[in-house]
Amino acid sequence: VGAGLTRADIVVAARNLMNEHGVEWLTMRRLAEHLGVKAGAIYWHFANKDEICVDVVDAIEADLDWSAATTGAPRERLVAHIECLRAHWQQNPSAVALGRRFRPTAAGRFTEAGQQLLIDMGLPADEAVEQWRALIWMVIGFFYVEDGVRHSTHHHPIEGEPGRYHVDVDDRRSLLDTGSLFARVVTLALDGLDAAVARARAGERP
Amino acid sequence: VGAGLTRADIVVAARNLMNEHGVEWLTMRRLAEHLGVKAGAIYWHFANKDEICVDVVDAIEADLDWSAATTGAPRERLVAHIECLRAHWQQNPSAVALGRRFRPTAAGRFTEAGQQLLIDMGLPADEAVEQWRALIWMVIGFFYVEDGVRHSTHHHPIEGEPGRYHVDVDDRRSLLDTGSLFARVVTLALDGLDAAVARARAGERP
DNA sequence: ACCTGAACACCGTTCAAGT
DNA sequence: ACCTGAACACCGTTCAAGT
Repeated sequence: VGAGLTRADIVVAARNLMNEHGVEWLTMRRLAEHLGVKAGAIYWHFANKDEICVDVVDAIEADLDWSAATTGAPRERLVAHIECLRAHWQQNPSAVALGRRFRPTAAGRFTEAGQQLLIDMGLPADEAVEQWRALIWMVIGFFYVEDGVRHSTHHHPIEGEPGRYHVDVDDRRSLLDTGSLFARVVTLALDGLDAAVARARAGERP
Repeated sequence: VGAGLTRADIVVAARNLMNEHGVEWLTMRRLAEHLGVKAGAIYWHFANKDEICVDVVDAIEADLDWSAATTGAPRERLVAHIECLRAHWQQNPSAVALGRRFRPTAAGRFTEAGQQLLIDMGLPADEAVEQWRALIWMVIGFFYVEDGVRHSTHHHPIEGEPGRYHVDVDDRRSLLDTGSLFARVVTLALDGLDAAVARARAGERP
């Protein structure tokens, strides 16, 4: 009876289920059950599970919108640019674990816009490419650590306060606020970029 | 018959096999086979696989040595401190993937020494704790991204040149050198820290 | 063309039974 | 006390067979 299932159906279901229950939760059989079909049926549309994950990563990436980051000084626009990425990954939690395997670093027009912002800040074009790479590795790396914390036995989420954790380590308990920590990381990086801009303006080659 | 196998034997074997073949390669049956035993036997010594991984992480962490980072100006010592961590994780590749699940952030005496270096640079003690956290999240995050790159289909390692990759993305090929990229990230972060120190000296509260 | 049913080779884990 | 053998409930994947 046929044609009830499309590639798009499978990708949409996989994306939603992963965002809701986590990447590890989703198996071929669960995905199939959700689609009202047997696991083998999916293999007529996709060669394997990885191929589905690649399409999910593509779909999530296509939804990334950074149009908010178009006003203010270059440094403020860059901060807004980065915060768009953070907001996007918070809305698509599975993108972190998925991207780690299938697209470890950002690319495409988001990267081009980011590099342009670094040029606007005063970096020469070739250095802007390198500094962007360093910046985005920091930011994406932060997301990976945050994702690890989410599954850690040492970190206990505080109910009602997303992004805040009690941390138990070496018999001491401390508090972790990933939101303010992220702001601190961005400040460190951008202050470092300001220094690089100052060096570039002074005509040095670091 | 009996007492041929100890917890230490299992942990040593697991650590070596993971460093050699990767974390995902190691299964209970392969571990057992390497120990000349059946998979069920391991469960007399450990409750489950995770418990072995925790011990492996502990064992690797115990080998971390940062005694090289004791000379020079505070900033140079901090750079050396961080590079000890990178060298250590390059010698124990499985620690990256393992630590991500079982110890996402650094702790213990390595952290205390790092915080002291920030105080030596001129930060007040409470801010040193926070800035250290930001710094270590950047550094560990970098390792996670690097580990993802190692398994990515877009990144092709250049033979004979560890840490260097050809990157294929959007029909363009570029070059990636994780060593120099790491140096750039550290420079960005430490320049940012210098700015924080300058603000602290000026008596501001950021 | 599209899907089912049943299998295959793997997992981690359990546990009676052996010694 | 320590280990084996055999099973259990799961994986991803394949593929003849159905319609």
